Amino acid sequence: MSDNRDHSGHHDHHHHPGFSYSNMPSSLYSGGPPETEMGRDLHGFDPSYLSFTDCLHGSMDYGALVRAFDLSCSSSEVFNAIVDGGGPANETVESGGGATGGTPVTPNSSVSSSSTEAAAEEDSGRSKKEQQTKLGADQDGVLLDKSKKANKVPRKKGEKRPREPRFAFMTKSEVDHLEDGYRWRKYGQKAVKNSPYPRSYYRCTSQKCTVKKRVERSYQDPSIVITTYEGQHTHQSPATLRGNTTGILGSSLLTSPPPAVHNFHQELLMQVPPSSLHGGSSGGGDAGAVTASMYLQNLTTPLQQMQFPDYGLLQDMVVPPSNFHHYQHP
DNA sequence: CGAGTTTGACCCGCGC
DNA sequence: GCGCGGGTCAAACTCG
Repeated sequence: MSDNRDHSGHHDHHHHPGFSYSNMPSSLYSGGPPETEMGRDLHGFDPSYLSFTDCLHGSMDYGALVRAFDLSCSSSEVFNAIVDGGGPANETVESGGGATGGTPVTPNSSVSSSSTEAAAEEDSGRSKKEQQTKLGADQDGVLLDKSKKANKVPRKKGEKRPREPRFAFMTKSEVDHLEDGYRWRKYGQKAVKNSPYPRSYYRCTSQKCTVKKRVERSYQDPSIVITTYEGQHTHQSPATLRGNTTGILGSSLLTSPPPAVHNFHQELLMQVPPSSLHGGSSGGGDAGAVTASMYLQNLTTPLQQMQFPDYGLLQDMVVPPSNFHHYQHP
């Protein structure tokens, strides 16, 4: 973690004109300091908003989501959900990390939003990252050449790993690692440029499950945790298994689970990708929609049962800020 | 003792 | 070509 070190050491100052959370689509913060928006959004949620879990529960489709978001839109919530369509993947569809939905269920979280990450950044980092991941996954994760620590399997040049769908959302929480019903193993931590808060990397502990997630705190608003899921779970969450097999993460989490889960209410705000986003690159507006819905579905259902059409279509889907759903617990 | 965390080193893509 | 920064690995360590 030399890098991390730098975090503690020469951490760059965070004087940043705008929030430069690289992963976040500019849309998220467009217009003003995120802080403002966030702070504002955090308050005054409309009870009528849908919660993330609600979304998950319901078999939502894109339309539903949109509607839901629209509703909340009016309220001016600020958190956004960003869904990044994975790439081409052909890979098995794993349930989006989102499923873990974990986010939504954080112990102290009060509000959250989701957003797709900007694809740009991801691309760069992703290629190698994914490659490694995939390689590792393919081989049980153990095929690294010990001579060089990081140098694992030599990957072919030009071979680009399909990018996995990503789903990011912000949650207002005091704890960084939100309980989402899945078990995660932390495999790294890095200092985030321009932010005093480090970014933690987690991987699903389930074998064969290559889902990863990054957790970091917004330096603009320390109370906000940004969680980015990458990939889809190939299994159900332990929590889900425990009680409901329907696969709805929300319910299992909310009702049984992880200790912390039951006491907090979480408000998750998701945003649906407007056509504008994906529009940019991949032409099909549907792609974005599909991605989003897919994600949601994944979140709620065991992915094994899901058949996703092609991820390839969904490239980077960025959802403009829009609405937020606020979950009101009984 | 096994599972999970910490953390220094390393890889890699990108921008300059 | 070089440096930066993100991402990952894996040994060492911690904890239950």
